Amino acid sequence: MIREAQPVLAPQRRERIRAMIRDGGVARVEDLRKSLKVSVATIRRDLEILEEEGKVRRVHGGAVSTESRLEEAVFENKTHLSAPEKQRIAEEAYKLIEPEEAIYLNGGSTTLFLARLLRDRSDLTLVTNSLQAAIELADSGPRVILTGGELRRISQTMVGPLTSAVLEQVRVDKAFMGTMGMSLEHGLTTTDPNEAYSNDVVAKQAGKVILLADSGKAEKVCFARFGDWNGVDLLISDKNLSQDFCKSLRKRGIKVRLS
Amino acid sequence: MIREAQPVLAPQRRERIRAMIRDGGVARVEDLRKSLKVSVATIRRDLEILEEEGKVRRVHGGAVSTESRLEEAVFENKTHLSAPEKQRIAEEAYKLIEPEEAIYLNGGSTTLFLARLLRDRSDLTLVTNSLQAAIELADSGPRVILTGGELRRISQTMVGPLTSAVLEQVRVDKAFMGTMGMSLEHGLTTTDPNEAYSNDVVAKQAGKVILLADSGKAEKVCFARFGDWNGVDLLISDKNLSQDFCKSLRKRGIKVRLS
DNA sequence: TCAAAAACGATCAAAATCCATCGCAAACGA
DNA sequence: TCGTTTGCGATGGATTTTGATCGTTTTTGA
Repeated sequence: MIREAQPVLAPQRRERIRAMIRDGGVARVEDLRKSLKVSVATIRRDLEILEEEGKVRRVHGGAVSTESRLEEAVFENKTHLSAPEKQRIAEEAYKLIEPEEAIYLNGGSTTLFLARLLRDRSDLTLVTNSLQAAIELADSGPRVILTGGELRRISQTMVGPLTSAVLEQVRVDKAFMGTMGMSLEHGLTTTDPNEAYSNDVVAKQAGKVILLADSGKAEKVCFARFGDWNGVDLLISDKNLSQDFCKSLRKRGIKVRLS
Repeated sequence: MIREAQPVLAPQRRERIRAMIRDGGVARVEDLRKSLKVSVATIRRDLEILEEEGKVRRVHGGAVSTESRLEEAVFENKTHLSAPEKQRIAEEAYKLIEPEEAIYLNGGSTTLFLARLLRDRSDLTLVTNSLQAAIELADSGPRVILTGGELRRISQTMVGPLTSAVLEQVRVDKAFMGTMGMSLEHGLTTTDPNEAYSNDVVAKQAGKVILLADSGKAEKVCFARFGDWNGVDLLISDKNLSQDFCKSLRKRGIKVRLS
């Protein structure tokens, strides 16, 4: 057997596999073998492990991302995880929207619920980087303005530097922002730096920033930080949010509303 | 480099079938077979599975969508008007795309056919103002960059001044442009000035401008003019295009290809 | 209504893919 | 140094998927 000068460590290799599947939505065993230069047996073993970890789902001939539409069951589950809470949060947020306003929604399932509530509000202007939200309102509803930018498949949002080109030219009254994690110590975080960047730009432009996050997000920390608690005017969450968390926020001057 | 026709993973193929049926409303087995390049037996088996999952409803000769949307009644009629011609035009256009290129697609049914052909081309970068094209490629395929801008419901495209903010920051090798009307005298026209504006910006930035228009568009004139015959490098149309029209264009130095 | 054409479903064989098992080599600790 | 562990590749049989064939059913058009 010929060894590479720099043998790739197994976890490294698995991470690459995961990334390839996430980016492409799917990957074939044969393609992975060629691009990683290991035997198919190794690829299969890796896929087996990744599947156990829930990172991918194997299918005959390769594997598909658990977060793409190809794997609808899982994706829907994620959307409907604590769906009632998210629905109530969205309804609470909806009450804050006044006639003729311009609002912003970022990606995420909570904001998607809010988008669905806007179908009859043709008086509003909606700015969003969420492809899903745009699709929901493709037929009727507010005037929709998309931010543009690179499509991030995993979240179905438009992210990156290009988004700011559009965002800098509009101003919204209220920005409703979902987040992956919110922590008293580490602030607001999401998984992707590009996503974080886009959120950042919006938070600066918006009249008011309203955070929508179910209690499951509390004290979660992800990779990329965005915004700042100081920039947040109001958090809407559910009743399961811990008292301590609420208090600390209120002490910092952030209003908290539990639905 | 010649790209070998790589076998597509089964879930991927089923998702494509589902998408085609969803936004076509219906699809014939024969069409699916041609477009996916598998046997009819496989198509039937896939339809059987999709029917069990409730995603489509089978009928003699093909399948129909279960999730019918209001808007599609209008939009899809147009998509399937002279669909075979558009399909062939798209296939012809596809041949022009070289590895690693950055291309642009605007809205319209012909360009949507082209978008569908790109699902295995993860080497490309696609810039588009078409929401439909983005949806088609939301799971896998090229890197997708959306232009942003105001959503024009009737065409499901992003249009207006905001688009230029993104477009000015990218440059594409080839722009494939659909149009509503093309006339020797009045040039290229579409129904909406905002749409025309976006097309204009792209045509200026693109390395080559390739016009995709079936013969039904010839000598049609709409409200808003965009671009210019001088900016067009190549027109791809179908065999029903009149000889006179071809000749006149060629005399002007525009290549014409009939599929 | 009837016959031709098209589409369908069942079946089977070929091909692709998967899985279990084995042996080898390197890394590690005693 | 030696035995153990871990990761990898290879082999062969099992499994899955696919495409082709053929008789049956449905649609079409006179």
